[in-house]
Amino acid sequence: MTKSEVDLLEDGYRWRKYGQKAVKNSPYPRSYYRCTTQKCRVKKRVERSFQDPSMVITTYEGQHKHPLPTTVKRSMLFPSFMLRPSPPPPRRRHELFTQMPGDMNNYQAAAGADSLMFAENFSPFRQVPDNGLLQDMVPSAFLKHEPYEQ
DNA sequence: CGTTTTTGACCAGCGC
DNA sequence: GCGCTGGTCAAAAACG
Repeated sequence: MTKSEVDLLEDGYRWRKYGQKAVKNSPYPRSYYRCTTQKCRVKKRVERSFQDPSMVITTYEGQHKHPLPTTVKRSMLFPSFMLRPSPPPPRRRHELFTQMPGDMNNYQAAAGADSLMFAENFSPFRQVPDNGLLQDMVPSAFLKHEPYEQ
């Protein structure tokens, strides 16, 4: 839970919104984001507190294992056709994708040694007081090993 | 021109 | 089984 006026909490990652629904209790909608990095299936749900409009509940699902693309243009990283398979047949949903290897909980191939060098050079969102303390900007997913379930 | 957002439809799960 | 709810898809629009 974070106290913020805006829904867009810059956490260093690039997100693409894939849905938005209105929840029953709250008059505010809930947005669903997904990490735009190729192999990253990390999802993010941003809701807003009913009583505190200045409070947003951001729920992360999964862990990033790739560098933080703070200012990186993901446009050139992945061709559009890789992410956007144009669907001519009107009737094919995610059934096609159900046969994907179920490595959702143990993907570790994407993280190279060069992954962390991003975190050392950039401190995009959290203003570190002085120096050191860079680990503060590293998302807890990097350090912890929790399964992030709810 | 490519990519992200928007938006309604769609689907699975749960309660009745 | 039906209806509600939450979560996702996908086409088109919007954005740079």
